Amino acid sequence: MKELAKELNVSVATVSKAMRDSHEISEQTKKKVLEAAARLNYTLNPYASSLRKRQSKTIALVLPEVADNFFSLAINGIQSVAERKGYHVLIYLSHEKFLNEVSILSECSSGRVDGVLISISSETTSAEHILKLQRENIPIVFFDREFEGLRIARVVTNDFECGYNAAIHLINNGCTNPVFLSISTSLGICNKRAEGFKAALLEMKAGDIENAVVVCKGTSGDEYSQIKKLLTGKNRPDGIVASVERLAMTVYLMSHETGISIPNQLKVVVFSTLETAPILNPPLTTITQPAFEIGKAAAELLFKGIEKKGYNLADEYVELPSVLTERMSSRNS
Amino acid sequence: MKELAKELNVSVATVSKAMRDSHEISEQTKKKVLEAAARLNYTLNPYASSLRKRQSKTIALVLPEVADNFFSLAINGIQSVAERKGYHVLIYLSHEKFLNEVSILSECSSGRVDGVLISISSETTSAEHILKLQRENIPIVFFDREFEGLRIARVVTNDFECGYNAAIHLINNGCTNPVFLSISTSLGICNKRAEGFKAALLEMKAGDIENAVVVCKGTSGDEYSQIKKLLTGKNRPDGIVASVERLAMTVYLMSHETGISIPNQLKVVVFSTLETAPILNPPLTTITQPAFEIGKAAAELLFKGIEKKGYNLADEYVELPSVLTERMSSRNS
DNA sequence: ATGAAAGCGCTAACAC
DNA sequence: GTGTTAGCGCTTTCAT
Repeated sequence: MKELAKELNVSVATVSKAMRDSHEISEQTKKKVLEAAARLNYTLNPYASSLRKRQSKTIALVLPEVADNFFSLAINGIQSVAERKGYHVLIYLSHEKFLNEVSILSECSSGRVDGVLISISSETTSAEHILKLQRENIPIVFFDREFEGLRIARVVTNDFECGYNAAIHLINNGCTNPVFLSISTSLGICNKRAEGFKAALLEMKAGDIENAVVVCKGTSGDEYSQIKKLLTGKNRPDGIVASVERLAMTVYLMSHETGISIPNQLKVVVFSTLETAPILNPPLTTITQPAFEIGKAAAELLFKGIEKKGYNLADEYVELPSVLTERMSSRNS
Repeated sequence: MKELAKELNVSVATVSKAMRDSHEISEQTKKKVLEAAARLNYTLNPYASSLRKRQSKTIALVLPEVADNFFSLAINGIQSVAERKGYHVLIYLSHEKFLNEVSILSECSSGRVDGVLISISSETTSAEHILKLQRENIPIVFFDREFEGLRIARVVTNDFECGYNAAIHLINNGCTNPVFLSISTSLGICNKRAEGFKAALLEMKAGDIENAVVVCKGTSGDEYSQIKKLLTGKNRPDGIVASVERLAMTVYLMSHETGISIPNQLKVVVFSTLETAPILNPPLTTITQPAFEIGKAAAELLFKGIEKKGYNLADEYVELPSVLTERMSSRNS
């Protein structure tokens, strides 16, 4: 910058202002500076600016995993608004581990990012690491997977209702023993879906409420054996609502392997944005979350919190509806 | 930091060194400093460090899109090594647009990142933006989609061979008019796959080499109509090798819609890491790239370039093999 | 083993 | 409309 200033016989302050299109600089000088900068291949050093301005123009995106269509689509939504706002996105993966999440969030302090978008891991049962960040006045928005009971902004879908609808749908299609497949007992999103599911059973006087929710924990290998046990054991369910994409994939693989026929012996519904749902064998009934929109809304909320100082994000709550798309996997034969 | 120094009656220099576990500081003082830092919730300001040390501990990851299983898995591989090395990952999406790619790479200069991992967009036909970055001595590694003819490190798969094998596979399964579905005429990866494909046709004296490669450009809507035209027109192919996941999805959707029977009327092979391939209707034959490993290898190469100064990345070349997994979609009935 | 001081590249307050 | 200057929070010689 010094060089540039010398080259043009102006001060560094002038260059600085011109580079950022300040209105205190004449159009003429601006043009001169910008041209010279382009010629010399000069751009502002972002970290020097960050240090001085005390803002990083960067947000953190914390995901449990990325090999799930929902999160891929959400990244698109988030990225699109970040880009428009001139912000950069740091991506972090917790791999569903609480300890990873803790260390990721600790990296977010000290001004590394101006805000955090997070979908919590299935293991997370304590929120101290999140609250710590909030105490540093870093805006935080939960999307999809929130930590319940906190005064933190969140963008979610109508989980209870969808769980309810899924159960009703299965019952109406002849299931007498439907089961909800969860991945966590602490994840609000799973619990709400499960609650809705159970509420429907109760209302319809159907199924076995005591055993209606099955939690698959651990690695995907564990998941497989747990599901296999469930589907081949006695009192095996004739309907499944899978809380996440991965579980439905496992159910399908197993049905192909064991010869359990979908939908004849087992009907399946899944919470997922899977694009291949209509071309699966059989086509899979999904409850599709508006993933892109959830990401977008969460990012927009976050930027409101970042840009409008004094704006209190804490109680913001956005709920975007998911839709159940009926396909062969849950149809009454 | 000043506060911390005052609190402990040491100098800021001592604190700085202690925080980074320098050997010129006694164990005793280190412990004292670290404890006080933990107590006061103090962490180093990353941007001040970056400014001073002239390194950001951050890399950029530039992807054409994220809604493709290959890239999702690659992110995992990249993230895993970045994390281990204590680096942060900025994620950028070009959405297959050349101009986006140009502006993304321009953001990467001025020390924002210490290195760049990129898979180029299907539109990219000029490499000036990439070379500009290289001239700034920023280490760059291509993964999967390289720009051909540049002296830049790259990690790819055996594309020619796989294109060749795919064609042989279709011919052996009875196809007389197989076609390769490409997304770009400039993408090296597509061209190599197409070249391999054509080489096989030539060798086997099969098909119509002149019309063996069909390029689907533009938005996904355009793609749909182009493919529909191809598959319902005259001289329609009896075999398809799709160069990317998305195209195979489109072919499947269309076959379900138009009643074209796979594999009876049309056999399909796709370059993809799709997890749902075995449970599609019919199960889809894939050429599966080692996506995680490609990401990992690319990141490891990049860090070699970043950490070993004077190390010349330019001519590094890693090729990891893909495997063809035969499933129903290409089987001879 | 510890400290003093210069300065990384930039911005903001203030002077002109 | 432009210039001067102090300093953001840290690291790094170089003294001691």
